[in-house]
Amino acid sequence: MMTHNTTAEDMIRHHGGRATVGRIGILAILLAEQHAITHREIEQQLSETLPLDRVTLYRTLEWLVEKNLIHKVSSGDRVWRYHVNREMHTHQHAHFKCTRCAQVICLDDLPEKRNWQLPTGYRLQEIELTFKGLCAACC
Amino acid sequence: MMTHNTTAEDMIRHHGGRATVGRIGILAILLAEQHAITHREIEQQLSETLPLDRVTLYRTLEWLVEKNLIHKVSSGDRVWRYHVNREMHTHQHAHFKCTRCAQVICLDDLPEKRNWQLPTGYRLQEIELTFKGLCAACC
DNA sequence: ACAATAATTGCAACATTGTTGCATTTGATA
DNA sequence: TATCAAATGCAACAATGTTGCAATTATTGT
Repeated sequence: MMTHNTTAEDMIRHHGGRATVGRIGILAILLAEQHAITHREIEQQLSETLPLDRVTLYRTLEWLVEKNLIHKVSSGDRVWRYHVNREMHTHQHAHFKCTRCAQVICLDDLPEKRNWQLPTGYRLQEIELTFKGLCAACC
Repeated sequence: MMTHNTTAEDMIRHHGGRATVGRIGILAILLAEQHAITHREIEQQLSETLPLDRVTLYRTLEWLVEKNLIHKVSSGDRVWRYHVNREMHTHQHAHFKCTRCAQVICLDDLPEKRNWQLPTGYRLQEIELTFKGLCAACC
């Protein structure tokens, strides 16, 4: 956790933001996490050590996304999940969501854009691909 | 619209449900629609001709999805969109969402399931694929 | 170390989307 | 046409997210 805190602080300073307790704590939680987690889950983890206003959490997550330090995943249940941008996440990738435990993990690749034919006049910007099923623990 | 109303009524009766004014009206709206539309958009169309309680609309849409007469699309903005199940929609398919006007359309295919390697122990049930970009009107 | 200042935070209030319980109304059927 | 389960409307609630504004805090220059 110590390591994550210092890593988090470094990441934040490198992007010209103030290294506040909240930002560091939130980013550290995401750094420690394997999976994409929800606002709610982050809030629960924070409440144990560093109670923070709901609104501040929303705004901080927004800021971290803007600065490209984390990314948002939309997994079909109207709830955003957040995950640190490690190297593999700088390019687009797919996600897997377990239909039993709702856990989300990041996968490696996306299909080639050029293999997909859109109606004429349409311009493709981004692909969002989510696999759903059972994870190893829930199978 | 006459045609859509009778079609809607037929579809509902074939599935052993009561052909109520609300169900017929809602399904007729969806039959007339090219794109997947939101609860809100349906509500607005209804308000002009057939004011219906918000809750009834939610429950009717749920019922139509259960009966497989329509399907739900989740397009990353926490809002469900609904679209009639025409033949091509009985199997899974992808969607396109315009990032400017938020309109959603249905595309034809999905990538082959077997081309995708999940971590061991994971079981794939469903693929959700959304393309984002600009539609012809917004380009 | 300290004051100044701009960025960040907390609070209260609101907005949107969706759900639940229960009494009332309505469509299908005998 | 009477009956009765199914469908609806209403009120209240829940979850997630947003906005305005005053108070606090991190950084910077001295």
